Order: sequence, then C-alpha cells, then structure tokens
Amino acid sequence: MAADALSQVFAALADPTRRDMVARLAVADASVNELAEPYDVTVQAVSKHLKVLEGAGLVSRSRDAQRRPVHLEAEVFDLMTKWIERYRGQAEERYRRLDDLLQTIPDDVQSSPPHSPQTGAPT
Amino acid sequence: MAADALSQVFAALADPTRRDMVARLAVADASVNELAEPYDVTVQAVSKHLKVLEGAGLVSRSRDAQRRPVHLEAEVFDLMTKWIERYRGQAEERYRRLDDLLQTIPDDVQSSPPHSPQTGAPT
DNA sequence: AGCTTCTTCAACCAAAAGGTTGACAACGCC
DNA sequence: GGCGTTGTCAACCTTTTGGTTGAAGAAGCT
Repeated sequence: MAADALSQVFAALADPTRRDMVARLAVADASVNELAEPYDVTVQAVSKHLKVLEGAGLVSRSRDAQRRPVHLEAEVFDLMTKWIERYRGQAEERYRRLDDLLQTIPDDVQSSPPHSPQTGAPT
Repeated sequence: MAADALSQVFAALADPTRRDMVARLAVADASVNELAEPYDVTVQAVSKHLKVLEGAGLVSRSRDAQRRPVHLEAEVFDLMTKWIERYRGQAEERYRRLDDLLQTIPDDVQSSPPHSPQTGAPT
C-alpha cells in the first residue's frame, strides 16, 4: 500500500462502507458493533475497515470496558481539502487565462472547427 | 471496484503517481508520453492510470493526430469537496455543541468521572 | 469461577489493482 | 508504400483488498 498520508486518506474514503461509517461517526461516536449493525458483513470485516480508517488518521479509539468507542478525527480532512484546493485553483486559474487569451483573438483567426463540447459546464 | 462516482474519484486519487499526474495536468495539458516521462514505469502503465482518472471523470482526452492530449477536468473535485465539507462541518458542529454542554454543567453534577473539575462557575 | 459480550487475531480465499511484455492500430512523414 | 511515433489492447503475474470462518483476549455480570 502507498504509505504516504494523503494516499491513505483517499484510499480509506474510496470505499462506500467506510464513507458511510465516517458519515455516521460525524453524528455520534459509536462502538464497533453499533457501526456494524446496518451492514451486511461480519463484525470482523467492520473491524478491518476501522483499522483502515484509523491508519489514515480519520478515527481514533478510546477504551470503555470491553467496548472500543470510535471517534471521528475531522482534522485529517484538511489534508485532502488543501491538496484539492491547490490543484483545482491552479487549473481554474489556467483556464481563466486561456479564456482571456481566446477573447483577444480577432474573428478572422477562428478558422478551425469548434472544439467538441466537453462534459464541463461553464462556470 | 465500487461503481459510484465518489468512490471512483477517491480511489483514483489514492495513488501517488496519479495524484502527481493531476498536479502536472493542473499546470498544462500533456500527451501520454509526456506524462509518462518522469515515472519509472512503462507507458502502458501510465495509460492504465489515465483510464482510471478518466473513469473517475478527472481527465478528458481529445484527439490530435496520433496524440491523445490529456486535459484536467476540475469540476469533479467539487464532488469530493462537498462530501468532505458536509461531514467535517457536521462533526465540528457536534464537537462545538459538546463543548457548550460541558460549559453549562454545574459543579455538583461532576461526581463520578475522574475528569478534572470545571472552573468554579456557580448557577 | 464461569458465562456472556465486545472486539481482535490468524488463516484462508476470490477479486481487483498495478505492473510487465508483446502485438497491433492509427496517424504523420519521407 | 514503408517507417517511425504515439497510444491502446490482451495476456499474464504478483500484491493488496475486502470478505469469510474459527479461535481467543479482555472485561463486565452472577
């Protein structure tokens, strides 16, 4: 597995079950059994999912008798957000400049056929 | 793999090589060979990575002779950002309310827990 | 002490991910 | 038409992932 922190966080959230757990933990802490209840997998599988989330720093665990309550650690989200914003910002800046450039081109230069409409909607 | 869009985006970015490609594509479009050049893998491997990124909607490809320029599609980032912000926000809101609650607990309620007592704020 | 509950560990399995090599399609250039 | 360039497809291999079952550790309950 890729050892760097960002890869671990993205990989952890690439699984819908784990994402759902995170969503539920955003509402309230929970025990492993509570977390496992809605899913159609064994408790052991959920325990494994939690190890992945914990390895990514997304959750932490405390001790309450034989229970190991799971707690969401929201700070790690910042790692992702920073990465995302950095490159999105960079890309959008680039497109903006490209648009500016196209605006300055006089009509008679527009000879090539129009570019195929990409999936992206403007702005 | 999990077919839902969000899972695909997270999974695509869970790989450091793919993340690096995205970072470079944020600066400028590039051909497959250009993209492959810095990495110590075959062009075929890079082509596979691009298929993953394309499947996640993170890049698109056009046609320029035998070249297939790769173009970053920044909009998909919003999907992630929305998800992240939603649950981070929820979690932080919850912690905030918990803090508020702890602030309002009068001294005499603090009986059993070995937690350090609050600042003496009477009713 | 003995039982029950909550959780993890270990071994195993099937499928997916990431890589390789080799063949080949598409296109521009002589 | 033949050749180099660019990129993909197919087959294959190895490691990782996500799941299972079964056993066991840890802590509360009687």
